[in-house]
Amino acid sequence: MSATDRLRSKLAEAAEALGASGAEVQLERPRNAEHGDWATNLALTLAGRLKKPPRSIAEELVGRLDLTGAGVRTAEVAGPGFINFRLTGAAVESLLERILAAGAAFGRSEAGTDEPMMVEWVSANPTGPLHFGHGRQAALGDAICALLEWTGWSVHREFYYNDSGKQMELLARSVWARYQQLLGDAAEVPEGGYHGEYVLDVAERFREAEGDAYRGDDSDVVLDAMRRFAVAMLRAEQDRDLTDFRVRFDEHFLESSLYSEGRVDATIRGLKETGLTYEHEGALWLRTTEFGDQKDRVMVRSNGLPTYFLPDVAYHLSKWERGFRHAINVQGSDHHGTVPRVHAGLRALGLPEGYPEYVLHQMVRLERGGQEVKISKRAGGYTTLRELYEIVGVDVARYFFLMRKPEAHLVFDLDEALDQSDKNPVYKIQYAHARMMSIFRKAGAPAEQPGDGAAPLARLDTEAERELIKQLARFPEVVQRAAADRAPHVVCDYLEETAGAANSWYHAGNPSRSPELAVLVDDPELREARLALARGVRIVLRNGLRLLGLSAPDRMEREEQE
RNA sequence: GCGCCCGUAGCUCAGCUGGAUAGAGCGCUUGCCUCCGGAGCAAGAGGUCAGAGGUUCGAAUCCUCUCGGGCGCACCA
Repeated sequence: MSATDRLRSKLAEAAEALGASGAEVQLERPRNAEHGDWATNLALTLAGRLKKPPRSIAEELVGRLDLTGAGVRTAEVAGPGFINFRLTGAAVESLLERILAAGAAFGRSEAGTDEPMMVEWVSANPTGPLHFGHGRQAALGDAICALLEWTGWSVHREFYYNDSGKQMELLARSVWARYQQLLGDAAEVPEGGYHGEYVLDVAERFREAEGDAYRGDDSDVVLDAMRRFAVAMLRAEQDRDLTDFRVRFDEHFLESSLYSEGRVDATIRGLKETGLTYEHEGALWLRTTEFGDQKDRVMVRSNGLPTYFLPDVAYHLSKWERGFRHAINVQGSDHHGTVPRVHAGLRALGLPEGYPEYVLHQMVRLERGGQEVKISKRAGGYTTLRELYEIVGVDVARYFFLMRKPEAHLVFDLDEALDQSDKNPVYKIQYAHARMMSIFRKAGAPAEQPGDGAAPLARLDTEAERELIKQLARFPEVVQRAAADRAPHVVCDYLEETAGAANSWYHAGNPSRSPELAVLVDDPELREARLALARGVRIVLRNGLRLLGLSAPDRMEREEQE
């Protein structure tokens, strides 16, 4: 039982003594440090029930509280009836001890049950290189997976892609046109086709592999060969781009397999059996309005071909059938219209409401000097993900994509991203980590020392040090909240705050200012205690950076800018 | 027209299940340090939380409406 749980149950006991049994006790961390370390609004919530002014209830509660063993030094009534608690010195020290003992595992929680969780994201079609907007999704999905793993889920990472259909047809015809052009023949990239430079690359490589034999031949066999060649090549490129962006998948799921394995037909049969389908003007419809959709949807067109709705349902059903009782889809909000349809199709088949869960994110706008950027070499109409991270670096790109909540629009500011000072939040955090490492180097002390908890932590008695310890101790709950909300930006905000607190703690001990506040003071005991705190800082920053998929460098090497 | 998301400081954005004086970074102002017009440290100014009602002890947060922005509304994927 943690100290806060003890405090909570003691408050519940006190409330019961006042005649309010079964009261729910909320403990929160006040934003304002003057309000102590923990606070409860219990008296305010009981005011209606007990028909007494909140402040007098608060006084009575405090009078009846037995604080022994709760790690609390003072309990005082404040404001309209809050009760504020302050931790004892020993309680603060034990927070740091716990961080040092947990080390690289600090922030992970045992709460999870190791249940399987399917996360699907990126899912770009293999019709060209990933563009920078995919970066947001790539980073977001990956960070959500990491958060889930840190909180005890067993995560399966999946990438779904469409390898058949009209877009593939257009891709094949685009390659075909470029191939004919290479051979000196006039040919046009079809309307709605792909114009990027990469299509020419595909055509050239195809020609290298297959020679000139297909000149003027646009038979299905040739187009099919070009399609397969292009898909293989472009998929390989996407894989490279993602791998270099530190994003990996356990499985790539092909839409075509849904047909070849009969899953689409099985889904049609299953839906028909529900009695929720009907024929209208030669097409087969599903009553998705039964489940809250705005209108019914066509499953099979009058020409006998399924709409995309059907494989979508079949695909998500396959997740359930593969044993995933929990599934998250990360998608751009431009596709949010499909959500009620898929949900409706799956509910018709008996799956629970809200399966799968969706994380929808808004679009990204790339800016430089306040203007939208449209640099593009390889893809024609857009900046590729690789172009972006080759300019700003993978760490910066990932962090910038993660630092805003998914449902908000994201302005990716290249000027800020290219700044290598502390103004750039990524460098600010990494610098703070590197500073701690440089202290260890200077002290000739190891960065990790298992017996650290035995350091005389009571010597850490300045207000700044106490606050820093409490800030570090929050990390696990930050991870849990970020995981529960599927919101990696919460971790970004926390790391930036923590780095700021660590930086000012460090700078306060600058020799030109207050040398007695430096980590490496002469007093050996104090020095030992401060080194332990520096290790705690380092643990939290490193764990947080790794969680987000960023490096935690031992030293920063600032690139000289001309 | 209907649906979803968003509207918080000059800019980019936080604000957990409604809680105490609405926060951060950038930019700006003022000091300090310094080998410079670069970088660092400290402090400060800056808000009708888009607007109007409502719910309640208490609303940026919940409900309704209005205004503004984005996206989606096919027998296209």
